[in-house]
Amino acid sequence: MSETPAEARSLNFLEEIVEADLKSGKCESIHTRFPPEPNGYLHIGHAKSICLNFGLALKYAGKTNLRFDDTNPVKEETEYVDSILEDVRWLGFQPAHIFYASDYFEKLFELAVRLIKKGLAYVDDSSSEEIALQKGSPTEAGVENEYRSRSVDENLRLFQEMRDGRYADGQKVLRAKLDMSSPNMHLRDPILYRIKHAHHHRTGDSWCIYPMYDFAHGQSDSIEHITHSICTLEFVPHRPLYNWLIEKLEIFPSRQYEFARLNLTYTVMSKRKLLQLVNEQFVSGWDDPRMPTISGLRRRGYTAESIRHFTERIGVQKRDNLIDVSLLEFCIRENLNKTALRKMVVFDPLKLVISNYPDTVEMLSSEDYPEGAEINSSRELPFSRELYIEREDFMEEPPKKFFRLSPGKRVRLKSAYIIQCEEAIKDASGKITELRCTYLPESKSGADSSGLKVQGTLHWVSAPHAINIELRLYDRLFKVENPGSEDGDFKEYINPDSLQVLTHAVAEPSLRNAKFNQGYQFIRKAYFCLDKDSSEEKIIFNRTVSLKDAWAKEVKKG
RNA sequence: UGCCCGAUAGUAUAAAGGUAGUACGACAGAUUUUGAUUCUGUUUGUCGAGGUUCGAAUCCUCGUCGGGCAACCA
Repeated sequence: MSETPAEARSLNFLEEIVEADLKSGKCESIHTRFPPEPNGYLHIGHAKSICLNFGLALKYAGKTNLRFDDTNPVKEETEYVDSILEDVRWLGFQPAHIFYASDYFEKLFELAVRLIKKGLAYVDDSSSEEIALQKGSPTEAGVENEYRSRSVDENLRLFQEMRDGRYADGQKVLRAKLDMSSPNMHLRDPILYRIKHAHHHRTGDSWCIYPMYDFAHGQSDSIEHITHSICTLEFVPHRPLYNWLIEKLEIFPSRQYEFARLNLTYTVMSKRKLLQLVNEQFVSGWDDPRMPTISGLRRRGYTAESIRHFTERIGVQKRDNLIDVSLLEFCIRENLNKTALRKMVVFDPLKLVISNYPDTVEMLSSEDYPEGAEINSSRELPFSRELYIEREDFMEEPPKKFFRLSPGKRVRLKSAYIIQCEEAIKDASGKITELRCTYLPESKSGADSSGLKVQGTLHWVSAPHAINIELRLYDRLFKVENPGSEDGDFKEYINPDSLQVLTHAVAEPSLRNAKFNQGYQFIRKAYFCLDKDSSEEKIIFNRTVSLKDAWAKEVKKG
């Protein structure tokens, strides 16, 4: 595919920065990084960051590291590290290196010592409450305390003692000596190190002091020679500190750039909230198919390609945004339309008997992909006298434009024959239990000499050959577009009908051999994928996304 | 109300002082053995007021609105 000049000029602001830096010689090649804290599962917002960081490096022949920002031992777990590794790879990216901030604890300690020696950091004995108080407020300057004037030697000794475990949690911290009256709160002598006698998932008990984000992130970037450190907007106020530390430490000058995080309608996108949904069991886990996590989307049937494509389409900017989830749905439909195997599944079966069809079984061929698809294959389907069709595909008194079955009307059974409805059998309560139809032998699919045109085509399953499957139909997790911005607890806005389980669906027999990592389209209904809960005895499918439904819209209009 | 970031159709995103374009959505139609897909068409936009300029979405000023910042979290 060749790009037109117009497209080539349409770069996002990060690409513009990179091109300018490459052109000016500010850097020879670019080096980015994706730096998650392993305190939760990755979500689609992280996918945006991943695609951005890896995408930039791919486009400009650079490198991208995966770095775990594991500086807070009480929140981080190996389970999360493993899931992040899996999700990044699944998305299709190969990190140049995999690092951990904890790899740098010793170096970071040395850097802190360097800062103390320059008289730019001091050990503070104040409690966290006192420090908060002394910090002032956005409109009031902070005040300097007595510890701020400690000598370099005393600071050096005290910091070493902190490391040696001589103090309890909270007793002392190391702070940068900056400006207690700065209008930027982050510059009011930020804490660099705190004492935590906690077990770290990688370094175990060898450390009892841990660097804060501001004294780990930029320094790790610098150690890895990251040229473009791309993060989200909430870190903008940290940038002056990021640069100050690099300057004073005289280390590799990584530069930070910020973009707006992704927000999606009808979901929440913060690890804190997602963790609540998991812990309070509003969902079955991090990989519940309703979750916006990468593992949830994967289980739901989203492909990595569709997610990558989605992140390209939403673009990247510095303004806050709320992306319509219909764009994500468009991306997966677009992808699955090309790759999903077509199958026939009846969600809500209604028996249909073809009275003039012999008591035999006929094998009929049906295409696996739609006409015009790159792949072209077909499968054999058993057809017999007794079938199931969708209950909603029959109406005794049809409204206008109802192209399906009703008494006396004709429809085609997909890949089979044209049938005509003769009679609806009801039980004592008036519920329809069975349809009696006749078929036109000369209307066989592919060899139709009947000359008849019908308006509707229905999917069906041969009753004696049908297999029972469970269908899990997912809907949006929240009832409102932006649950995070509503008043009160976001959990009040959870959609109580976000999961509907159909246990009596029937499917064509080929679905007994359904595979994981294969998309299926249950024709006229929706895209599905096999769920991990599936077994030989119980075959379970997750609805990825429904097909667009013009008839449903028509009905809604009334 | 101190500092910082931002504002282009319903939602996103282009236009680098020179025709406001694209995608999704919505709506209408054509094709269709999936009411899917595909195709065609329609719809709606530069936050406001000044200024600079032959010319402003773009530059300047003042507003307005939205978001972020006062964790020993990242």
